Formats: sequence, C-alpha cells, structure tokens
Amino acid sequence: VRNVVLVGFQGAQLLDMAGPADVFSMASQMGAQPAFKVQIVSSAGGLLETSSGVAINTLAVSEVDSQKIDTLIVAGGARDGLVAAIEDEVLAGWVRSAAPKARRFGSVCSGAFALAQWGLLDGCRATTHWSATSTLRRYYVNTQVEPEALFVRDGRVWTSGGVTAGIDMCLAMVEEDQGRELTARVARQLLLSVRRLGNQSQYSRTLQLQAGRYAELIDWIRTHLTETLSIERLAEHAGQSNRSFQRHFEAQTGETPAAFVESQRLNAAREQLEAGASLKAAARTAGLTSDEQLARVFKRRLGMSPLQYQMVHCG
DNA sequence: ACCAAAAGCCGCCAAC
DNA sequence: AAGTTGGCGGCTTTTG
Repeated sequence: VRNVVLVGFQGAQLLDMAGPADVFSMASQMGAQPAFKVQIVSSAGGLLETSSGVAINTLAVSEVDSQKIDTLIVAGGARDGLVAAIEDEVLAGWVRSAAPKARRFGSVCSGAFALAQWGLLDGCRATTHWSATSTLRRYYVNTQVEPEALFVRDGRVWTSGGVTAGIDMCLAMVEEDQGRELTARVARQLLLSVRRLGNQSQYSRTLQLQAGRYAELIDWIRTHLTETLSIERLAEHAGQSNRSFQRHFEAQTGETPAAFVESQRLNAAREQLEAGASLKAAARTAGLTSDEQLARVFKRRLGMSPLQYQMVHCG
C-alpha cells in the first residue's frame, strides 16, 4: 500500500485536497486490493479551515513518518494562508526533508509557490494556476514554467494548474501505478466524462466566454471553421476595426484572434481523430487547409504529430 | 528542410 | 482630464 500524503494549511483550497483524496481512495476501492492510503496533514494537525469555510480534520506532520511516504502533494490556496504556510518553519522543514525521500511529490494550483520557495522546484519544469504562471516565472528563475499545461511531470516532480487540474494529475499518477484500465473506471466513477491530458490548456474558453462580449462571435467561429477566419473577417463580423477588435478580443479571451481560431480548429481536429477520421478528413472538417497544416498545428500545440496523438489517445 | 510572401501582432500616437 | 479608437509601420510568425 502506497502512502499518499496531502499537505494543507489554514486557507488552503478544499478541492485541492479533496480531489486528489477522492481519486486515490476511489482507485483504492475499485482495485483488486487497496493500493493507496490517503492522509491529509498540516503543520499542527487538527481542524483546518479551508478557503471556502469548510473545515477538515488533519494529522500533524509530526505524526507522520516521513520515511514512508510514496506521494506527497502540497495544496494551493488563498494568498495569506499560503504565505503563512511557506513561512511556517515546522511545515517547511518537514516538507523539505520528506519530499526528496518520497517516490514522487508535487503540488496543486498555487501550492507550486510553496514548493518553489522551499527550493524543491529548482531546475524543474512546472506549472501553476494560469493566472499566476507569470508571477511564478518571475520570482523563481530556476523553474521552467509551462503556462499552458494542465499539469506537468518532470521526473518525480508533478505540478498541476488550477484546482480541478489536480484531479487530472492524480489520475495520471494512478494510471502510472495501476494501469489505464482501472484509471478509466475511476474517471468514469467520478463522472469525468473526458480525461484531459497534461498538455491541454488550463481553462475552457467555452466556459470563460459564455457571458463575454464575443460569445456570439465565438459561436459563429465554431460553426464556420471551414471558412476563412482572418482578422479582417472576424473584425467585420464583430463590427469593429481590426485594431480595436484585436485589442478587445485578446483582453476578453486571453488569446489573440488567430490563436483562438487555431485552438478551435485544433480541438475540432482532435475530436475528428478520436472519432476515427483520417488525417485528411480531420484537417478538412477542422478548417485546416491540408494534412501538413494539421501536423504543424499538432506539433506546435501538443508537441506531437497527429499519428502520435492517435497512438496516445485513441490507441 | 527550406524560403519568400502573407498574415498576424502590437507599440505608438494623433484624433476623437 | 481620462479613456477609447483606429491607422501606421516594423517586427515576428505562419503559410504554401
């Protein structure tokens, strides 16, 4: 049985701990025999008030044998609580000594700042909540921040983006330990209809934009992927000049118009490939001009060719 | 794998 | 006075 230890603090985000806890315990229940034991720890132990006000019970770090930890994950949370946790000598000292001895360790969301400050991310590739990636990069120059990733694995160091990405990360851990089949069942049990890969973008434009000013335009883009979607065309559709459109669209969506269109086309192509379409057909319905174009976009955005993607994802 | 042409991006700034 | 607009041009990225 592998010991999974989740590290929390006053003001930590409940889901950052609850998500991983449920993934590992669910995997344990559904497997042939219990594979994981989950413990939630904090500096002093006892009740922890999370950022949402829901309190959870924790063990004190002193009660946990740091020699026997398999997986150690630090939660993220509200700024003040996180800063206090980082400066907490007891917690810092314990994690610093425990993490290197664990088989793997990591963080969810802003927990990456704690790991980084404690020197545990030096020389590593890592990520954090999308709104904080530039800050992480600025303060911790020895860490290669990957802002687009849902989660990043660099050897034994795993870091994930905003809250629910932690669930995807833990599923990937379970998959490594227990295989794909069990992991798929766990994901299904948790009603995660789509498992997301680490290199997927952190937030859903669909959700983010529903209320936005360009919701209608975005809907139009999605339904007209095969047409020419140049800036001119989109600006015209939005009733703005090119320059203003570009400015506002980027402010609203966090992506430039061309990048956004490319994302949409990539997603469409992915769905096609996953549905078993040929490369040419996938390219065509996604509005990419050729299968070479398709390959370029895959390489650029996913770091792999369409064929490799099929191997990994449709295999 | 390469390259010229095209497209996209974005700081700048005068004009609202 | 402060904020927005949109044309220009140079620089980078993408395309065929």
